[in-house]
Amino acid sequence: MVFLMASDTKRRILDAAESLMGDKGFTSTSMRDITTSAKVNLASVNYHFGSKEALLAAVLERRLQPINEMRLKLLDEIELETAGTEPQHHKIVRAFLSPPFNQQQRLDETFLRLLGRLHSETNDDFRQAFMSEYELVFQRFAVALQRSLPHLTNSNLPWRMLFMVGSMAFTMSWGQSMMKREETEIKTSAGVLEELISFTCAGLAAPIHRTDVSKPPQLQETQ
Amino acid sequence: MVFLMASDTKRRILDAAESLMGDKGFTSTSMRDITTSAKVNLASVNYHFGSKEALLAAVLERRLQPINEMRLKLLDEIELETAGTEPQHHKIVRAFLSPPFNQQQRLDETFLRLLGRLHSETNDDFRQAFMSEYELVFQRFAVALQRSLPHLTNSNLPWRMLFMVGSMAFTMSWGQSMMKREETEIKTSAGVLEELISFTCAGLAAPIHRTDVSKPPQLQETQ
DNA sequence: GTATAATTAAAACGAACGTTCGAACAAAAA
DNA sequence: TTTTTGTTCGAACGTTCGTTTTAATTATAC
Repeated sequence: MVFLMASDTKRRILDAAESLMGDKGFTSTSMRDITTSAKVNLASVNYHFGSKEALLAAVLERRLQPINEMRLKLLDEIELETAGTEPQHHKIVRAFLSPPFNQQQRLDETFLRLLGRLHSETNDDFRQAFMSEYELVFQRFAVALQRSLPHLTNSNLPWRMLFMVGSMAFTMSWGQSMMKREETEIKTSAGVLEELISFTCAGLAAPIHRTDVSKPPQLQETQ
Repeated sequence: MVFLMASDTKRRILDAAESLMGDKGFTSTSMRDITTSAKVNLASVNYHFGSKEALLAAVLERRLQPINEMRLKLLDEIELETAGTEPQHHKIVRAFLSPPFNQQQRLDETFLRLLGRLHSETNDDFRQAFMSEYELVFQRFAVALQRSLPHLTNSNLPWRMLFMVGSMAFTMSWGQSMMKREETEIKTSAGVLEELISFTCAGLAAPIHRTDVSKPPQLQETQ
C-alpha cells in the first residue's frame, strides 16, 4: 500500500508551474501545460489554488518568502556586528544579492529564470501586489545603504538600487543561456554571484554625478 | 477631399502595437487590441506583416536599427578621436547607453518599456533571433571596453556587460513607474541616463574579484 | 459497517485567440 | 471605359484558453 500524502498534487502543480513559467513565461504557459506536466487533472489547479494568477502568487511566495526572510536576517546580523559603526556596503550588497543564488535545491535554476521574468512580465496590477511584498525589504536595505554610503542622496540612491535589482534580475533570466556559451568561462552560480557583487558594489559607491557639466551630453540626429 | 496616404495603416499598426505591447507585453496583447486601437481592420495586420510575430519584429526593427546604428557611429567617432591611445571607458559606456534614451519622439517612452520587456519576455527562439542582431554591436563594444579596461579578462567582461544591459533594460521598463513616485527626485530621462552611466562605469571598472578569499562566502540554512 | 467531507476525474462551457477567405472598394493603367 | 492592382472589409475558420460543473473516488469520522 503506497502512502499518498494528502495533496502531493499541490506540490506537483507548484513544481511544474514554476518550471514551465520559468521557461516560457506566465501568459505563454497554459493550465493544460502545467497539469499535463504535473500529471494531475486540469481542474485540480482551480480546486487547490483558485485561479491561474493565484497559482503564480503561490509559486512566488513559496520561494520568495524564505529569500526575503534570509535577506532581512543577514541584514540584522550585519547591523548587530557593526553596531555603532557604519557597516561596509559590500556586506549589505551581499546580504541582498546572495539569497536567491543560495538555495540548495536543484530546482533553483528554473526559479531564478521565473524570478527574472517576473520582474518585467507581469501587468501593472500584479506588479503592484508583487512590489508591496518587496517594499519592506527594499526600504530596509535603502536605509542601511544610505548609512553605509553617506555621499549618496535621496535623489540617486533609489535609482542605483533599481540598477542593482536590474542587474540581478537580468542575470537570473539570462544567466543560464550565458553559461552555456563556449566562450563563457565563469560557469557556476557562485562565481557569477561574486562578479555581480563586485559590479554592484562599485556601481553603488560610484561618485555622484555633477549636474554642472560644461558640455551637457546631448545627441541629435536620430535618423 | 482628404489625402489618405498609401498605407498610413502600416504606421498606425506599428504605433499601436508598440504602445500596447509596451504596456501589457507581447503575448498579452491581442491582434484585436492592436487593430482596435489603430482603428484598422483586423485582417490588415496579417496582410501587411504576415503574422503577429513578424509584426513584433517590424516594431523592433523600426526603432532598434537606428539605435544600434547610432551606437556604432558614436563608437567609431570615439575610436577616431582617441586613435593610438586607449579611449576612456566612460565614453564607450555613454555611446552604448545614451542612444535608446535620446530619441526625440514623444512615443519613445512606450518603446523604452517594450524594449525593457523584450529583454526578458520572449521565448528562446525569438530571443535567439533578437540576439543575432544585437551580437555585432555587443561584440564591438566588448573589444573596445577590453582595451579601455585592461584589467578585465575574458572571464568577467561578458558578465559585466550583461549586468550593464540588465540595468539598462530594467530602467527602461521600470523607469516610468519610478519617476511617478513622489519620493523620486530625478524625473527626466536625461537625468536617469547620467545616473545609469555613473553606476555602470564604476561597475565595469570594479577591481576583479580575487578567487582566493580567506573566508569564502557561503550561506547555509535556507529557510 | 455507514455517513461525511475532501479530493480527483471527465467533460463541457463560453470566450478569446491568430489566421484565412472572398467580396467590396479604391486608385492607377490600359 | 474597362482592366488591373493594391488595399480594406466583414465574417468565419479551427484552436486553445481559463474556468465550471457534475459524477466518481478516496480518505476520515462516527
